[in-house]
Amino acid sequence: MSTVADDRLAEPGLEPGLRERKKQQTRSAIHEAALQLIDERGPEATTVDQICQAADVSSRTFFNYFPSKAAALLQLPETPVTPEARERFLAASGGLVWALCDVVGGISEIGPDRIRLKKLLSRHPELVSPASSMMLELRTQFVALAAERASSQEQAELAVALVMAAFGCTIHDEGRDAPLAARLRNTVEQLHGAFDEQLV
Amino acid sequence: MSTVADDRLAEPGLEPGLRERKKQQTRSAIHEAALQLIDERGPEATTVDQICQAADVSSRTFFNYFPSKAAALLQLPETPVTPEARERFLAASGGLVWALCDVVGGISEIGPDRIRLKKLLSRHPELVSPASSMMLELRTQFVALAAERASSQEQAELAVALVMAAFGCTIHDEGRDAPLAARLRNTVEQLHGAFDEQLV
DNA sequence: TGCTGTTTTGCAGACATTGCAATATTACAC
DNA sequence: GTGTAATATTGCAATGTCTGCAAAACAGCA
Repeated sequence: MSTVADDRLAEPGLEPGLRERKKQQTRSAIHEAALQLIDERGPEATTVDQICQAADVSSRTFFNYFPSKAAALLQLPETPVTPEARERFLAASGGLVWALCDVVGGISEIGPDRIRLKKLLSRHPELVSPASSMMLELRTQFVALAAERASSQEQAELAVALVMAAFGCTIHDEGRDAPLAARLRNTVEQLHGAFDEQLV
Repeated sequence: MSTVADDRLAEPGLEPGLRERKKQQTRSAIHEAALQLIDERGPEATTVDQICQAADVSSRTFFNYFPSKAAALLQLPETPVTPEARERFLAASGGLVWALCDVVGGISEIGPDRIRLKKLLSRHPELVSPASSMMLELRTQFVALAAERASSQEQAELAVALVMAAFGCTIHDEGRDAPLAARLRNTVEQLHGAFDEQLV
């Protein structure tokens, strides 16, 4: 969904051309600037123009790369269900929910500044809502994927709901630098355990 | 949180004065107009100004009553955990999650146009994200309430996550005019059942 | 009727976001 | 190298949401 057309040199194992390299560079510059400024001043107090200035791009370019301020900060993939992820999902031996944890967890395996983001989120709770909002937009993709292994649409929805609930928890639980997928699985187990105690 | 100062005549059993009546009237007019117009034209195609014109108020007044377009449409209470709801919650005999379903479900017992809203949501999926977003803002209130009965903060978070997940499902399940609380409980049970099948 | 507190409104302005057209830059063929 | 097509960056104008502020309209009450 990136507005900037994908360079064909991007896909194969070929070394990316100058063009592609510059694009990654720009994208990264914007993201870095957003991360830095929002960290210092908070999300509301940081304007897109300030980020652009720091990243040395025009505000128009900013919106060529990201659809919103929050998107620039979080950098969620527009299409989390890559063909490879799908392969792994379909081939996974465990249960549906289990496999989903891996796919959903995969969105943040990029790992470099995920920790910074985590801290940002706990320092600025106003960001939780936009972040979850963006996750929600991916929901339908996850449901579609889940449906490929579920025995019914209902099941697919339930499984995704479960994992999204776990995601909601991991967003709130402070600390923990374990990979997201692992945390998700852990939380799902806790949710399972919850049924044996509070409910009746 | 309404910007419009609360009239002291609003609380007790006294008949509200003209002032209070007008306020309710205005609020309702705005909500109705939003409901109607957004239903016809869709959320993006409907501007605040159009709603104001239909409700016959200035746009400034609109924002005195509601913090956003979505808020005017959904009319979620700013404080869903009323003293009475809290009483009932603390006194409820069932499990924590169970009791939470009632509280969370309570936010929409106003019932008149909840059905219209439901249809709106399925007709315009773009609304799901804002709606969930607004629910999220209430999350901390629910967690705080849950913590009063939970044996740990963790438990409170898990319980709320479960109910919010159920809420996410009920938003998506078409049809059904049963009260929200009942649907929530139902979905929670389904989630419970899910553990005995897909997981391992 | 006149005083007081509340609500409504208009206005100006900040900020996010989009469409469009001009400009600059890269890739590639000759 | 030069030229051309493709693509990226930018500027500009416009729309729409939302806020602060001060003036005007209005209800409650003496």
